[in-house]
Order: sequence, then structure tokens, then C-alpha cells
Amino acid sequence: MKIIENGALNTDGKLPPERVLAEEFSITRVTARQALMRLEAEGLIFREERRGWFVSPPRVRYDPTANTSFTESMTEQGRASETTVLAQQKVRASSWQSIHLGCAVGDPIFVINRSRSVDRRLVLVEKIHIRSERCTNLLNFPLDQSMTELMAREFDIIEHRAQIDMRPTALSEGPAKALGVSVGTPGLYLSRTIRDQFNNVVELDEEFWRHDAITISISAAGRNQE
Amino acid sequence: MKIIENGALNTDGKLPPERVLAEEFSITRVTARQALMRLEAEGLIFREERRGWFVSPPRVRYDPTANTSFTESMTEQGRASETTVLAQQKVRASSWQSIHLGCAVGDPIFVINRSRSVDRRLVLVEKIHIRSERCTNLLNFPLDQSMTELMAREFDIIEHRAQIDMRPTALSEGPAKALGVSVGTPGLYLSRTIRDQFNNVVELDEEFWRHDAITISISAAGRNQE
DNA sequence: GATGAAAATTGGACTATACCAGAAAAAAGC
DNA sequence: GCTTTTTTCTGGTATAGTCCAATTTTCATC
Repeated sequence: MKIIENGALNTDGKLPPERVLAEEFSITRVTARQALMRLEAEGLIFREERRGWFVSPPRVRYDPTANTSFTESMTEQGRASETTVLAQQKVRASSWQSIHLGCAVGDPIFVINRSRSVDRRLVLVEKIHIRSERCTNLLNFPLDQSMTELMAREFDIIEHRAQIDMRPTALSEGPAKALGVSVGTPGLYLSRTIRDQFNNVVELDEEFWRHDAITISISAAGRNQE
Repeated sequence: MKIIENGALNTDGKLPPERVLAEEFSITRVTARQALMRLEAEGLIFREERRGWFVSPPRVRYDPTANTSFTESMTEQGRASETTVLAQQKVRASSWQSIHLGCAVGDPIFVINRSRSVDRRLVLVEKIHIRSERCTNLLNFPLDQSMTELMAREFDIIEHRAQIDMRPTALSEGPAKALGVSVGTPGLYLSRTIRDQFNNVVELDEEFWRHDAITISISAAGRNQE
């Protein structure tokens, strides 16, 4: 099992098919798969459903506390990012949503589903929940841009991150399908509560990341006086 | 495969052995194991080497940016924590260490290995690298306490977190053995650069967490003005 | 050349079985 | 009663296949 791991199989992007690897190392496909899944857990390789295994590109550095736009941050790192709107709808707040948004159950809110890719590879899907009262015509604007900028420009809502929670997890069917990965592959769940200049909660972001695509990097400088 | 996942098998702490589960659900042990590993990836259950599978206790909330002591933070959450010193030594800085500590290769530094448990369960192992120049007799003090407090009390070094990086990963042999889990189980790697009141780097912490034990929770309030 | 159906490829899921090593429990010895 | 040895239990690792579904490629057809 360890043979394959140490092997310099990173010739280029794509790995040989499981069946070939199994024969090459004189092991069964089950065993080969186990080794591959180990490397996947380590973040060195990843797979695309029924397409094959690939060497993971370098991780993206990401600071969830920063109030800078995602695209901007990626550009700084010399990487090309893209945002796609998957769905947008107006719904009534569920119990869970009302708790996190600090509104009443049934209040109208917007839910926006987006996916983001870096260097043409999907790295995260996100679900944005927004209280609609102060931006009733939000869905008329193009939503593949920075929400922070949009809210500031169109609705005078100055957003800032207030509370960030994250935990390693396995991707469930929804996010997995959206990311084009197998259900159960490791991922990182990240949620953010966003408040405006008056400290009212206006938005809740839920992000589902490929676990191998990200290094959370937080610069805590300037917080020393606490 | 999904049958077992939805089943209300969380009777109490311990799950039936793999062989029993396999028979109960009329599947092979291989398949049962896959399902168990899925649940493990989701953080719902965990295993102890050759001891069995157990239901995961609730995650611990942890703010790596806060300059509060770990023990204190756990107590606030009503949980009992414990710190054990595994090893302590004085070494000469490697290339990697010198880069992160901002010192020269070969400079004397302390390396301390500790493990921490919450409610009698090991949740992390850490490796602390400290520049020894301003605390030459550090190893004479008990090291199972808060380093921040110790450094302040004994050496007038006021520590604060400067840079935090983290990424999901699989636990390699060292950390896995120390945590009593199987090599390759998912984990969270977290590194922190710590500076003193003059903004000099004094310490580098590397933490290896059980992935199912932690929810990173960062309160970003007060950073709005950036 | 574009289109669309058929064939080959590739990972996903599962059966059935075997042997090993560490941990826990039971038995034996003192 | 306490320690030591032996047995049993449990997960860890591996072999050898099978069938399926989505994707990709091939190739005949228009």
C-alpha cells in the first residue's frame, strides 16, 4: 500500500487508471483505490467522477476574515478565478435561517447559489442568505460579482465579517454534485455572518470547499491590544 | 451502503464491531467499513485502533486568533481539558525552522511536544518551536501550562498571535500515533506564528487536530475599520 | 464536416474470503 | 488477591472477482 504512495507518479496532471495502477504495482484494484483515497485525503491528488485521478494544483490562500473580494484576492496570487450563479430565489426564512439572520420565521429573504473556480477548477460552492428588506430588488442585478461591492454600491450597506465558523467535513450530495466530486470526499464547511455598518446582521454565507484547494490564512496583526 | 448511514445506530457511545454490523445489514465487512469511513469523514463517528468505533462527542469551539489560554477557553465551554508534555528538547534551528522563526540556521531553539485532551479524549498534538535567546532556562519550568502565561510571567514576553495558517489534511504517522488514531484519518493542520510586544517572532506552533473534534470559530468583530 | 449511435474506458459499489497485529478479556500460576 | 500467560476479539490490510453508470472515444451515417 505504501509502495504506490512514495512512487513518483506525478508525471503530469493525470494519473493512470486504477486498473493500470493495480497491475503495475501488482496489487488489486481495491488496494490501489485505498492508496489513492489516502493520497486524496492528504490533498495530493483528486478525482473527477468516472473521469480519472489528477494531481492537485497548489492550494489557494484564503482569508475568510478579510473584507476583500474573492476575485481580488485570487488575482493577487496570480490566479484566475470565476464565479457562476447557479440559482437565485426569494424564499421565506426557515427556522434555521431566522436564527442566523436574526429575523423572524417567514420573513422574505434571498437565497443565492454560486460556484467559484480557480484556474478553471471548481473549488467551492456557496449559498448566500440575505435579508431582503433593504435590498428588495437585489435579484435584478448581476450576481456573479462581489456581494460586498454590490451591496455598498447599490444599497449603501457596508458589509463586514462578524463571525466565522468552519469545520472539516465530508461533502454531502448537493455540494458534491455541484463541485463534480464523489459524495463523501472530504471538504471544508465555512459559514460567515455578515453585518452592516450599524452592526445588524444582513447576510449569511455558507461555503463548501474542496478540502485540497484551500489553505486558510489569517493575518491577526493589529489584534494585539485585545 | 446508505442503509447503515441512516440507521439509528447511535445507541450510546460504542458501535457494534464491523463483523456484526456487516451481518446485521447483510453486507460484507468491506462495504460496512466503507460506510463507517464515510461517517468518520463526516465527523459523526471515530475509531480507536483495534478497539472499535465510537460516536463522536460534540465538537469543541476554538478560536486560534484569540490570545486566551486553551484551558480557559475549554472551561468556558464547560469542558475539562488536560495538557501532557510528550517531549522537550533543545535543538539547533533547521532551515525550515529558521525561516518561520526569523532566526539563523543553527540558532538554539526549544522544541516542545504536547498533547491536549478534552473530556479525557485526545484532540490534538502540538509541536512548539521557541527561540531560546530570551528564555534560556525555559525547560526548567513546568510546560503543561499556558505558554502565553509562562512567557509573560517569567520572561516579560507578551505574546500575541500574528499569522495563522490551516488546512485539512490526513494525519501522518507521527501525529496519528500520538493521537491514537489510524494513519491516514482526516485531520486539521494549524500553524501559528507568535510575536512579542515588539513584534519580533518568538514562537511557532504547529497543531495537529482530530478533524471531528473541532469547529474553528472566529469572532471578527472589531475589525470593521480595515 | 456534422451528427448520432454503438463500443470501450473508467471510476463506483459490492460480494466473498484470508491473514495479521494490537487490544481486551479470560484463564492459569503463584 | 495479584501478576503473568494465553486466548479471543477487533480493526488493518490484502486478494480476486462481478456488475453498474457515467464519460469518452470510435465509427458509421447523413
